[in-house]
Formats: sequence, C-alpha cells, structure tokens
Amino acid sequence: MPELPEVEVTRLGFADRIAGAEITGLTLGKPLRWPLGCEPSLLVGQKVLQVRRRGKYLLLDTSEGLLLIHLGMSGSLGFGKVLQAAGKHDHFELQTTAGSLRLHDPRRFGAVVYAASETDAVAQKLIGRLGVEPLSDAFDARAFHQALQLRQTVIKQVLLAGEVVVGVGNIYASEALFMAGIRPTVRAARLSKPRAARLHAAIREVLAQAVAKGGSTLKDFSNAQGESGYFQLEAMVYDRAGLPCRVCGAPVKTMRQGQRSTFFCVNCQKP
DNA sequence: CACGGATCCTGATGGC
DNA sequence: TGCCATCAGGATCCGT
Repeated sequence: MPELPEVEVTRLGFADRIAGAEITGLTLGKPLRWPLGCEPSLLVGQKVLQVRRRGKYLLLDTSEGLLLIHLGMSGSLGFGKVLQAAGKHDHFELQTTAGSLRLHDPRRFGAVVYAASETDAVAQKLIGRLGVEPLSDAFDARAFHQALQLRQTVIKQVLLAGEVVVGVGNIYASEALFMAGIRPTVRAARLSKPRAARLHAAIREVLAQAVAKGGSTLKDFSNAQGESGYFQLEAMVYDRAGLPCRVCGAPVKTMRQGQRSTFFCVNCQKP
C-alpha cells in the first residue's frame, strides 16, 4: 500500500499531535517483520519529540532513541483516542498522553524497530543505504543521470530498489515512467541525459502531486484520521491493463518485472 | 559485487 | 462455509 506519498500523508496526519506527548504504554500483537529490539517498558516515560520520514520509513524521535516504523505492503497507522479494542490485525500500539498510535497490518510485512540512535547499527541496517529523497533539493537531475549510468538493470527495477532515489514504489514507478515517456524495460545506464532529466522531473511531479492529493487509495490506504486519498482517480497506466491510454488511446500493456506488475503504453513510452 | 528470484503473510477475486 | 490459483502499494536474503 504505502509508497512515499502515503507515508508522508500519514506522517502529516499525526506528527504535530503526538509531538511532546509522553509514552505511557506499548502493546504488541503478532510478530511483524522484525522484533522491536528492546523491552517495551524501555519506551514508557520517554517523550515523543518529533516524527520524520526517510524514504518509506517513519522515524519517531523519542527522548532516548527512536522508533523506525515501516508499513510494508498492507500497513496503515491510526492515531487518536482508543475507541475500539485492538483487532486481529492491529499488531503495535503506542499509548501516549496525546493519544494512541496503532499499526494495522494484515500481511505483517511492516515493522517497528527501536534504536538508541540513528547512527546505531540497528538503525543503519534499515536506513543506512537509502538513496536520495526525491522531494528534497538534494535530488539533482545531473547526479541522478550519473547514478543511472552505473546501473546495468532496467530502469523500473532501479527505481524500485531505492538505492538511487527512495520512495518510488510499484504504482508511482509505472506512473513516473509514463509521464517521462520511458519504457520500463530500458536499461538505466542507456538513458540519455535529457531522458534522465525528464524522469527526474516526472518522479518529483508524480510524488508531489500524490502527497498534495492525500495519497493513493488503490487498495486500502487511509491517513491517520481514517480518510481516504483519491490519487487512484488519476492513475494514467497503473492497474489499467487493456484500457485505453489516457493520452493516445492505445491499450495499456502489462508485464511482470521482478515479480511485480508493470503497466505502460507502447506508443507514449519509447524504448 | 551486482543481479534475479524466492520469500515472508493474509485477504480479495475470479475461474472452474 | 466450495476449492484452487493468482495477485496485492515492500524489501531482504540467498544463490549464481
């Protein structure tokens, strides 16, 4: 479910409300992708200072450390007063003086990990090798082109890997490549400077738009207030196999790349 | 070392 | 209360 826009919309939904609150309890459900990495009681009494985002991770800074939260494929976070008992797919809940932060994650590919600091090996293993933030000034077209020159793999896979640029998942990879007019099967190293620049701009555009519109809701995304986004209404190719391309009318094609579906238009996207 | 594939888990959907 | 195969927004680990 969550790519960068959904994670960012989630962050915006509760960051200000949880900042400054004191942690009063912590409840765990079934195991997530990784263990928490500390005794739950260690968190109690600490304050939540702020909530940041790095790629698809949320970083909850606390008085003595930080929680790294990843939503995996099916995770979502809710924040507020506890109105209902935890359901069978609620596997993490952080109780604070401002409300409770609850992770709902049916598939449990998500994770919540505690680290004493961001430079800790525990934290570095998760976020230490991530690429540049696409919406930051550090995401530079020239550097992007240069990084692509070093990759022998197809461009769609490079985007998904998150080592060059973070935050682009399966939906926005297809969407950004469509916007840039680039076939997903092009070898990254073969992209010309102008085409890399187009892709650079497309990635920023598609992600920024999705954040502005509240995130995609192709499956079950909802923000921390439980409201749905509506990016789905504007997907150009994702999940549109066989439907007419919104630009040229040719049927949208689909293929498998690395066990994931890719959608593209043979007319609008050049090899 | 860089790449491609298998893998974790549950639920929804569609064909038979 | 049908059963089975396939697919789903992620990313790590492992073999080559």
